[in-house]
Amino acid sequence: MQIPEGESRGSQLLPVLSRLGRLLREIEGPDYPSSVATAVLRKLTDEGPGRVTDLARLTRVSQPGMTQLIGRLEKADLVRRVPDPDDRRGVLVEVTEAGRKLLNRTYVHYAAVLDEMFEQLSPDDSDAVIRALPALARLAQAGEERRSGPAR
Amino acid sequence: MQIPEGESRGSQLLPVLSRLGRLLREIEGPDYPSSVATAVLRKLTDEGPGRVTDLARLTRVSQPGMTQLIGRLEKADLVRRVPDPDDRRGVLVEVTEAGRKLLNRTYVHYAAVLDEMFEQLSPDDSDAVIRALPALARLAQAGEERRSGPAR
DNA sequence: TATTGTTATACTCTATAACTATA
DNA sequence: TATAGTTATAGAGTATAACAATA
Repeated sequence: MQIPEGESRGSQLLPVLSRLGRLLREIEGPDYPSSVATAVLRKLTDEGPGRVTDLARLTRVSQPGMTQLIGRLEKADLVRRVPDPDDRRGVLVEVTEAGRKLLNRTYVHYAAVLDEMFEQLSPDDSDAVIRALPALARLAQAGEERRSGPAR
Repeated sequence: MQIPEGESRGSQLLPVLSRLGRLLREIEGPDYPSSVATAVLRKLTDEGPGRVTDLARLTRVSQPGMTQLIGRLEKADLVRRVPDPDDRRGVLVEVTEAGRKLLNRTYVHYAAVLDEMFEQLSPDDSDAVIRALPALARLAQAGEERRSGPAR
């Protein structure tokens, strides 16, 4: 081990978080949308049609990047572009029925994989993870606010 | 919310894990190596020179994919290829001093970002996260073994 | 024959710069 | 002028198929 030995909380969290992240990326097979695409489908499903610019900001990809992603999703019939009646420069992106179904399938698949992993864990470990979820969620929120507050 | 409301442990973990994963990907700026590259640099730093095939298996990328990654890392002077004296088909990849330094800088940067996030958390939440780390590590391990056992 | 690694090729995802149309 | 979105182009990252050299 050549790394500065971890005493700070961040140093302790880092290796575990890295492993979990790598895991998540592995579950993401070619049959399921990328994490950014999933975030877009989720937002459109939960909150209705949205602007390209807003989706780009939400997922922190560039505006052209979002145009391109929407193009791929539209080609796959997962979303649809409709003109924005209030601003003729813009478009509204809305999720299709196929998009909603894929989002659902993705969610079920991921949850099933995670459930399988929990089955390998002792009851104590399972409980410890579940009990920490609210704190972990707030940690994630702190991270999301880290840049969106100061920057932009 | 159109998603099947989560009662299983996997369903509860999924949204939190997704947010943490997205966060990790955001911290990974263009100034730092990708997660696969980081895993390679870490392995070479911790355990000495390694074969392309072993690095590919470790990180679960294809053998050509690893050849290409090593090519990019070598061009950036982060690793170096040396002939394997024991098997003339193979090469040994070893990390350079610049590679070690970058790995260290990456580690420090990530840990610092996570520390910043912890500072936004209440002491109770911080403790809850830290206490859950061993269980989370075992969960990650269960995931890593999920495919490596049965498959391959 | 099997294994190690590479080359050839293609596809996804993402970025920056330059552009068009509307406000 | 500023904003919304697109097009053009380039690069990282990854895969499969075909190949060369060695075991």
